[in-house]
Amino acid sequence: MRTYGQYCSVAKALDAVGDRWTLLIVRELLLRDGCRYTDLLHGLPGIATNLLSERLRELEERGLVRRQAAPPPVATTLYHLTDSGRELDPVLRALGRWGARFMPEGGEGDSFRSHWLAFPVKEFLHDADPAAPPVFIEVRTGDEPVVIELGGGEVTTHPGSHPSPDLVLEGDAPLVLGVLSGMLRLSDARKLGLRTTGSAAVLRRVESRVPV
Amino acid sequence: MRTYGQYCSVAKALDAVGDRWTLLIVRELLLRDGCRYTDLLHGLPGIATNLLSERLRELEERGLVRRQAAPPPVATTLYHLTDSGRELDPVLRALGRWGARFMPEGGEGDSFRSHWLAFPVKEFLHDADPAAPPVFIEVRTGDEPVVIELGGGEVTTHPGSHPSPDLVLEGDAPLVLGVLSGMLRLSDARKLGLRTTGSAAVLRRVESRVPV
DNA sequence: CGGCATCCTCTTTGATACTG
DNA sequence: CAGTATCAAAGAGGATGCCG
Repeated sequence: MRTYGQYCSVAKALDAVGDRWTLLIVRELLLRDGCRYTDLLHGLPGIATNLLSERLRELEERGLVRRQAAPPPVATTLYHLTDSGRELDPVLRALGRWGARFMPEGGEGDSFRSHWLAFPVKEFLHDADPAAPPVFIEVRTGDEPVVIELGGGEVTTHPGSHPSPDLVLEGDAPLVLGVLSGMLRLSDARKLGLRTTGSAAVLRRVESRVPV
Repeated sequence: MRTYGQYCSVAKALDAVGDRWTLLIVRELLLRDGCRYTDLLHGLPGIATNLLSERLRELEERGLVRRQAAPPPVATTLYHLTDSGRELDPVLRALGRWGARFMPEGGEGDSFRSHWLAFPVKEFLHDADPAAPPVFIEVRTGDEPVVIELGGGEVTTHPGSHPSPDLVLEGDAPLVLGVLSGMLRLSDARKLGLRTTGSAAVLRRVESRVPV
C-alpha cells in the first residue's frame, strides 16, 4: 500500500480513499447501497473491471465496504458501505458542491447515469411550495428514466417512470440540469434540443440554490 | 489530461484535484498562502520535485493557483490560491475530519511539520474559558516550534517560540495531539516520552470536540 | 450472466542528478 | 532557489479467459 507517510488527517484520509476511482465507487454506494458488482460496473463507466475488483478489496480491507452474500433468489454478493464508509458523505457533498462549477461547460461526450441525479437534486433543489400537493417530473436522459417528486418541501428522486407525470423532460443531461438549476431558460433549452411534455409551470416550484 | 468522462460534479471535481499530491498541495497553500517552491517542497515531505512543478502548472492552468513574482528583497515567485482554489477549504476540512479516525494508531515513522497543527487546532479545539486572559502553549515537535494561544474563546496557532509560555509540550506529534485532543492523559503521555514544562493546568482550558 | 483473474501495453510516479 | 532531465518501477486501461 502506497502511503503519503505524513502524520496529518488529510493525508491519512487520502491514503485511504485518494486512489483513482475510489471515491467514485463510494459515490455509487452512497447512491445505491447494497448493489451488485455489475451495477457498480454500470454506474462507473470507464472503469476497468480488474480495477473495480481491486478497489473493492482494498475498501473492504480498510473497513469501508462490506460484502454480503445475498441468499436466493438474488444469489449474488451485494456490496454495502460500512458506517465508516457512509461517513464519507460530507466529503462527497463538499466535492460535489465544489465541482458544480465545472458542470455548465462540461458535458460534451461525457457519459451519464440517471441515478446520479439524486445527488444534485438533494443538494441543490428545494420545493418552493411545501403546502401544495406533490408534483412529478419525469426525466428521460441517460440510461433509464427517473422521476423527481416535489412535495412537502422536499425534492426526491425515484428510479423508473411515472404513470401520469406533470411534466416530462427529455434530452441531454446538461439541458435537463440546466433547466432544473435555473441556469438555463426553458425556451433556450428547447432550442438546444430539450423536448418537453406537460405543464412547464411546475418548474417554477423548483427552487435552486446552486452555489455561485 | 486524463478525465473520468462522467457528467457528475464529483467526478468533475476529481478530474481537477483528484491526482495524487494535488489536494495536499492545496492543503499547504490553505495553511500558508503565498509561499515559495521550497516551502512547498518542505511542507510536502515525500513529493518528488518534478511532480510538484507539474502539479503546480496544472493547478495554475485550472485556475486554482496563481503565481506571483515577488519583488526584491524576496525576489522569488510566490504561489497563491485563487478564490476558486480557496473554496476547496470545505473539502479539505471534510477530508481532515473523516481522516482523524486514523490518527490515534498511525504516526509510526510518519513525517510531521508543525504548521500542520493549525488545521486540527482550528477544527477541533476550543477555548473553554473565553473570559480569562490568554494563555500560551509552546509545542516543540516536528520541524520548528509553534505556539498555541487560547484566548477570547478562540484557539490559534503561531509559528515560532514564545518568550514566556505557560506550558511547553515537547515530544512526538502523536503524543502532543493525543494530549491536546483529550484522548491521552498527560500522565500516560509522559510515560510514553512527552516532556512538559510549566503549568499543566492550562490544558484544562482546552475543550476538544473530536468526532467519535 | 456475475465476478473476477491474467496478460499486455501505455502512462504516471518516484528517486536522483543536473542546471540557470 | 527553482526548477528540468533522466530512467526504473508501479499503476491504469483494455482485452480476454475462466469458472460456477
